[in-house]
Amino acid sequence: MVWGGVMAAAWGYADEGWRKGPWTAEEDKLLTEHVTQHGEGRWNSVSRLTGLKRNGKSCRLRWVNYLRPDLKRGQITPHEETIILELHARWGNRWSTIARSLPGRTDNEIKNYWRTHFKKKGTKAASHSAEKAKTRLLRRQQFQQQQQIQQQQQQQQQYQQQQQIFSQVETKASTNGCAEKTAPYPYWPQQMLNLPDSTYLNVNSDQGFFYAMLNDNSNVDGLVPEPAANNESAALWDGLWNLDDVV
DNA sequence: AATTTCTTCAACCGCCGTGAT
DNA sequence: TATCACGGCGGTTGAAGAAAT
Repeated sequence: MVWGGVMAAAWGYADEGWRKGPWTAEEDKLLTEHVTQHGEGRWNSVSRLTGLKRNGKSCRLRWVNYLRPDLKRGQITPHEETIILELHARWGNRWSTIARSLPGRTDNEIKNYWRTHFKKKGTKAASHSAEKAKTRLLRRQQFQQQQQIQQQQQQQQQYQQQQQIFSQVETKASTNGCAEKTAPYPYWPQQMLNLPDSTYLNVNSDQGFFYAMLNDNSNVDGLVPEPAANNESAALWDGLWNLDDVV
């Protein structure tokens, strides 16, 4: 490879002959073609198959942080910043976890952003922002708990009412000799019963609420079975999101 | 205009968890 | 069970450009 020789002269090779330093357009092209053909993974075989003088780790990092087609370029938006603050308050320096809630952003990007905009300053402002985020998080958790309790109470009532109706129907049915097939969890709202399990479970997964919120193609209402469905609750919810003057 | 300082971010390093043998 | 290879993660570094002096 011609470029390899040129680059060797320019950058030199580190241990085991692996090239280090900034990637060239040629290297990017080779790696992109490789991933397009073979998919992600098996990074250690990339050098053998493409002739790249990069180790597996370097290839993976370059792809994940720079070449992936779904990466979002440009500055972190205020909305994204809010989410970073919220999630950092919750997860700490678990950048990859935080990144899963920000589609198109990498853990490296978020880590850098945090360091340059918050941690590095080490000022009152930085800790103040973090504190505010924590407070918002706690308030939302309380709000969710209240909603859950209310929901459970309502469901309990519905269930009791249904039981009364069922018992009446069954009494009649048994007298007529026919049996009705019922839902496995009669106290579940119909919305939930209609959702696939994977969708519903996703609410609590790493790539859950915030991912859905930011992903225009996803159905947030479907993923988050509360506030959005109710105008009054939605207003409260929005209020919590915009609650910047706390602490 | 030249130099210094600051900011940003791509890339590297070392550690750890996991799966295969 | 022990060992090894690999992938992923978080911390850190250093080059390059911007801003300040």
